[in-house]
Amino acid sequence: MSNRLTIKDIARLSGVGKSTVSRVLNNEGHVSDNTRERVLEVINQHSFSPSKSARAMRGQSDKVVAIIISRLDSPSENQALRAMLPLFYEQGYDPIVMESQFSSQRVGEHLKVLHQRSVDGIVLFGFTELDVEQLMPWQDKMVVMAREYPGLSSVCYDDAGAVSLLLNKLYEKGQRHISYVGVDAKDATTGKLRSQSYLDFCQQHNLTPAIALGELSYHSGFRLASQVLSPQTDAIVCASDTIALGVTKYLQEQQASNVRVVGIGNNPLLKFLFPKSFSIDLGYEQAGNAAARLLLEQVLRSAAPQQIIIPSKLAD
Amino acid sequence: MSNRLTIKDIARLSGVGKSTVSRVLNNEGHVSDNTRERVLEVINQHSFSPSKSARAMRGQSDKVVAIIISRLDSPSENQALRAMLPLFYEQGYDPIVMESQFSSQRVGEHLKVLHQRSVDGIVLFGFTELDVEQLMPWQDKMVVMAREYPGLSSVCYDDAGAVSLLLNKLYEKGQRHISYVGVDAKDATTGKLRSQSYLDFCQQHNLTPAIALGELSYHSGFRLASQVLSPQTDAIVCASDTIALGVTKYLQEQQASNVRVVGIGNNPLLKFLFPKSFSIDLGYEQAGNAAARLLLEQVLRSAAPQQIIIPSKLAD
DNA sequence: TTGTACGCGTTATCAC
DNA sequence: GTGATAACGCGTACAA
Repeated sequence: MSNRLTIKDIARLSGVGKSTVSRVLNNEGHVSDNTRERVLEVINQHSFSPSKSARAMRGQSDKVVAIIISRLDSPSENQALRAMLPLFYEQGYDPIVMESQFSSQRVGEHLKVLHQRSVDGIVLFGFTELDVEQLMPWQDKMVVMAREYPGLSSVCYDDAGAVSLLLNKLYEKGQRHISYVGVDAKDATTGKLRSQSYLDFCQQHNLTPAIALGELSYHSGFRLASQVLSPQTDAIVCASDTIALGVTKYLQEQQASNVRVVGIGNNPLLKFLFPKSFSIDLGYEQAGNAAARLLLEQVLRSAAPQQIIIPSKLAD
Repeated sequence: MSNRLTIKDIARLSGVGKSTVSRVLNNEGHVSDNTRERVLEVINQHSFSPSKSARAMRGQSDKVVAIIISRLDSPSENQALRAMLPLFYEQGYDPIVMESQFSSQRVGEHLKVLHQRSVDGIVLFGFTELDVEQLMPWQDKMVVMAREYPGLSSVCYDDAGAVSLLLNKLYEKGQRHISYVGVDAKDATTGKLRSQSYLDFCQQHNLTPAIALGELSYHSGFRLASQVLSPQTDAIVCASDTIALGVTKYLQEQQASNVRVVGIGNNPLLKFLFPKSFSIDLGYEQAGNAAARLLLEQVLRSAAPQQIIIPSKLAD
């Protein structure tokens, strides 16, 4: 079982010293092509690979990063996560994935474990109840997604911009009675930012707002739709595509087929089921990409913390 | 930056030898309550935690497992993955997550990396094109999901059982013209097994089969629905809830509201949008649970490989 | 160009 | 009950 060869074995088998093998492994110069070849031969023959733990202990990094996601089954976070993985692989970093399930305490537990493993960096998906204090020790090796905290790197979405993009589009099309179904303001981004943007727009354009706030689920959308639907309503903006699905179902039952529903998230299912709807791409993929890049910059080149905002755009 | 304390520092700070600190850390006996307390004090005060790399090198395992998932955004795999994570955390194992994207070659690359890191075990989500040969070196520290290979541990779903469960239920309700929309037979489980089960049932009950096979997407379901819909059709069984969504949309457009659509996967959205439909719970969560347990058994107690089949059940 | 000796942080084996 | 000391596999000054 534990018959893993060591650098010493390779040295013996190829008739050189350990250090020469080490040099070959790390592609250092100062080793004759002759011996280099011989050593590589033996290495490949036994498919030897140096122990990461030993390397890590010798002062090098372990080449491990962690990604603390809120919920793996959230389509938005999922997309962002999928986008960062390849970048980490590419740089030889192995990603440990952990779920916080929106529990600040669980984040704390995870951080403790990760400290013990001395991971090189962390991408953390932020959420409302998150206690920022416990993040400070990681300051220079952490990137936070979807929330902005002073002193910490972050990659955020343009929540306000997304909503105004939707509203402008509807306004262009001549809609003047636009309602909004969103998320409670205790959620800072999906909740407060987006609904505030709606209210601002209404004020600017002299529209009468009709707003209802609840949870981030289609059930909530379905339930709240009735509250914002009046005979004149010609469009409903939803804080997310999930909510939009619920709203659309309600409209369908009410035979209100002339109301246009739009959402945020670019969920292809919404477009498929209800072709008249449209949606905003918040840039999850781009965000994942940016986060990975940012973290690697910080870890590899000890770059300074940076805050990035991903621009929203109308989905095709 | 690299101001991590070591066991030596703790020893010095609490006026004892390194060995004693080690004993305290590992909850060994043979240490007076007095000193134990003193050492713990210092440990907590500096929130010290021993280096995993050093421990790993000292012969212990690194306490890392890997999970190679096909696609993170597959709801089924996602659910299974979410179910295993807590079990690994609980046992002190940190999970590295990798995506294969149904590429056997990518699996190979991942395995190479994981070998280098000498991970303790691997959960691998199987797929059609997967080359089994490359898995053999991992034989005793691997669990394969959704596919069965000789000599390897596996956790599988009861594909055939799921379909016959659906069909029986429909048959009970008096339906006699039941069509099937599924996945191409080149996919062994979701494709072949499920459609074969449908054909078997039809033969046993003297029903005329109407079957169409394509891809695992709602677009495919939408496209194929027309091929299996006749005036007498009173139900359509779908190989997955995703397909069912596509089929239902087609029926809706055709005003064929008297056809009952059923699927597999227990996707809550299907039930929400189309309350008359029902679905099968393949037991993703239970499967993830079983896989994690199985792997831990093998790794911790070097248990023998085992093949598990998760029973399907009608969703609520 | 190559080999030797030492140290990284931890645990195991001894002595005391 | 406790403390030295030797390993574990690797990188790296330094010597040859």
